[in-house]
Amino acid sequence: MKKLVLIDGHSILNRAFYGVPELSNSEGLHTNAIFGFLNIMFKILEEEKPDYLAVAFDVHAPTFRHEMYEAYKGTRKPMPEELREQVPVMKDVLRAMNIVIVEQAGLEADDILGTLAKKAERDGMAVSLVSGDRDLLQIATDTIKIRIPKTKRNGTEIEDYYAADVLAAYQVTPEQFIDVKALMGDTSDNIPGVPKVGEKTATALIVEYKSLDNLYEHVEEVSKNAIRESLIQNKELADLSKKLATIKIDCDLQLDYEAAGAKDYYTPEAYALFKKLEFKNMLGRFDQKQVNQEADISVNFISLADLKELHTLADRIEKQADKSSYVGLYLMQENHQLLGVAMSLSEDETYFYAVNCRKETVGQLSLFDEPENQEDETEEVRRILTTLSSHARIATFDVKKAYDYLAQDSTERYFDILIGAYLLNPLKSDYDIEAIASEHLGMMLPGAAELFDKRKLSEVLEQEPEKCRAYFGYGAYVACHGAKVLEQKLSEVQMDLLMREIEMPLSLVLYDMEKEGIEVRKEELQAYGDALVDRIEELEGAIHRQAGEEFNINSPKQLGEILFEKLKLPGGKKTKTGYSTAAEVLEKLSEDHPIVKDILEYRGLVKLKSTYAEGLAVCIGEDKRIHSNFNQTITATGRISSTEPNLQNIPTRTELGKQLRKVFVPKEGFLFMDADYSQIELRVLAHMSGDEQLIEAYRMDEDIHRITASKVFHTPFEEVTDLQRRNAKAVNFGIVYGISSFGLSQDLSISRKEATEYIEQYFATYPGIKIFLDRLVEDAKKNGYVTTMFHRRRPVPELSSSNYMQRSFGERVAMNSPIQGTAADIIKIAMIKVWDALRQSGLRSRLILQVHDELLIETAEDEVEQVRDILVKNMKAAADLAVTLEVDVHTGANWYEAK
DNA sequence: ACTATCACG
DNA sequence: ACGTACGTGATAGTC
Repeated sequence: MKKLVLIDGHSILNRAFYGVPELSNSEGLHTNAIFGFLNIMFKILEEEKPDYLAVAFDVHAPTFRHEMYEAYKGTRKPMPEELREQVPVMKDVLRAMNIVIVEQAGLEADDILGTLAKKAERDGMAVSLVSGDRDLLQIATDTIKIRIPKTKRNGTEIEDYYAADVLAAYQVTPEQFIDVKALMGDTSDNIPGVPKVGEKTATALIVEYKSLDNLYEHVEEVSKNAIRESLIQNKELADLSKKLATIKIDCDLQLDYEAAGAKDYYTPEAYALFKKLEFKNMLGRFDQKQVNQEADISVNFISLADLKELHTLADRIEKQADKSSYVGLYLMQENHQLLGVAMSLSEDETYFYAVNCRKETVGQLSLFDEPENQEDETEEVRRILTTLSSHARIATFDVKKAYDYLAQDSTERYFDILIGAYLLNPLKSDYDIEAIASEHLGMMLPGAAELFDKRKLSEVLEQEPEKCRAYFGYGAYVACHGAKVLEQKLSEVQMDLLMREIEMPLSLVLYDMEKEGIEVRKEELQAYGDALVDRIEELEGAIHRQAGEEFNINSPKQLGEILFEKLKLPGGKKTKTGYSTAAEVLEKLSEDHPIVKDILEYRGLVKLKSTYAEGLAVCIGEDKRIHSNFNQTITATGRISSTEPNLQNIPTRTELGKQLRKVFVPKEGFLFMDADYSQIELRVLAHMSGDEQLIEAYRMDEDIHRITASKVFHTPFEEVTDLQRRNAKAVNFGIVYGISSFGLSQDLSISRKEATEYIEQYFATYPGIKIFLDRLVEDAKKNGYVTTMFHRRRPVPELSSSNYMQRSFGERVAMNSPIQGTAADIIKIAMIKVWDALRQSGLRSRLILQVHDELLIETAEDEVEQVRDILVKNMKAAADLAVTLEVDVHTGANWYEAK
């Protein structure tokens, strides 16, 4: 028996929209409904393996049934914009997958589905009708199965209804289902129904009287007075409702079975669309060879046989007169070991050289040279590349990883397409070669994940060197051609200077910081951790005793049950999964039960032990130093981030946590010098807003929070209370975060009304700030993005959301990002200046850490004064603002002392 | 893989 | 009536 699957397009899209959480691609296009639809469709296809497939949509023009109803009353609720924009894209996806879309003016999807299903049944087919709403149940028979997907937490479950299942679930047959619906009505479908008759009554009536017609023939027998009267009075309404509720099964419509026949849905066009939508985990469904229909240029990539050929090539490039174009360079590395070099010239020549690999055995025996020869060859390649890179312009992907092999005299000749792509859109989660090729060059490339299949690079190089040649060759090719495109695009949005003068130079600074690392005293760190153990065990015992049972305190689930169910502490549900046991919640309960204080202390100690004492220990290298990664292409605002380990969140707020900083020490003969900007974000705000009051406040060179308190609360400066100052400080922070009365009230534990008053007072004091923040939001709504002083951009797609929460978030982002981002720009400039100055003056002192508004320099003991000068001068001069940039500098024998 | 929590600016 | 401060990363528990 042939099988037909029919999908109710809008209904499934609608269900997916509400079932799948917020999702959008980096262009800001919402994609959650499409994503959910495809997931449901794939699941059905895999289960059913149908012979035919078609998707039905309503045509947006008003239909007959709409008009009938709209004549009766009102209109339907409009579709949210986030869903509306996905409909045409969904259809594009289906078309790209060669899936038949059935739509016809004047017909609702229900009618199309009903008609096609019944016809197919008559033609002897089994039919599966996939829809999100239950209207379609009236179509069910023994061969027509209605499938209703439910989006659950762990994927999608599908409820199936044949005629018998409808009877079992609703006590009525599919035909009677229509009559039930006519009686009870359906607001979402604009079916009025008979007043006073709900689901229960309607079902009971139809069960008893079998049909609507028969019910009205015996309407006098209906026992309940009110129901009987309503039925009699509203007979016309019942008839109209029945018409509305009846799905047509006799439309003039034919399914083109040939077009609907099962085929390969995974076309190159679909692949391109999936990439655009960023449905990364769906790409695995595509067969790579089929997808890359374009001539695969990688067949023309040339393998270099030996070092001599690499040398010759490098020489030729160096001598080339054309210094305007980039040489694409993509290095194949694994654990800081160089495995291969790919180079691409703008004349479409692409080369690959496998390092430390006996060329005559590539792909066969793959014998590697002896280690000492490897060393030699790596060094030789390094010489070739450093020489090349000191003459030619080099475009690469992730230049920070390539500096080991590049000339480091300047970054002027370099262009990193990773950084370029990040600047053009900092919201993406990752930027790989494939994504850049697709977005900026319109090229579809096989992804690394698909190509290498979780193997280590060295394994792939051994097993399938041609794949490495293709992949890294493409990397070099995309770097070479992408650099030009990205350069142009950056220049169009005035980010060329940001790229050339800030981000590229910074990449070298970060490389250097990573390489330097920071010394950590392993034994002292160990001792710090050990010192925590006794107290942790003591607390653990006390907590279990007070709870009356042993349980895992680290499990929020178990802890919540103990606190709120067993001990019956006030509070209750707060998170999706159960009770919140966050510190914020527990602090409010600390007076209700002594166990709470113990839990809070236990939590704090366990955090210090696991994340810091143990977490840092495993990162200490053989040189006794920790080499964190400083990532330049992660944050939405332009800050850098630190990972493995994160050295930007080492404790400082509590004394015990702060003690940890004592294990971070300078090397012999050096000390630490720590310099931090004083309220850089607030100063940036003063400058960007141009608010005269705030600028003037800073000119007074006094405690800014106190001045603010004095102005806001109309209190003489000397009489400002600590509470007033604390409140003013909170408002200052709130302003930078994109103020909301709710947020401020939470922070200060005050009522929303009070918070609103504070904010109003604040804006009255600093009117320029209100104007500035309003303008930021307004401009962001108009442009779709916000910018920093140095033209860094952040798109704010949330602002066009119809969801209040999303939109409010967008507004706060629009207020915060220019401030946080400008501060980030400024410290980046400072880092470059400081780094350059240290290098130029031939000092041994080194920049080793950045913590957003703070720089840490490992300073030679005899260079202290020079370094202090360099730091202060360059940090202050990093930007020319209407207020001065103040810098606090401290020195010490460890990080604790230097802070 | 996701959630809750908590460390930092 | 709704429910959140902005930006990160690591860990442990749970599914």
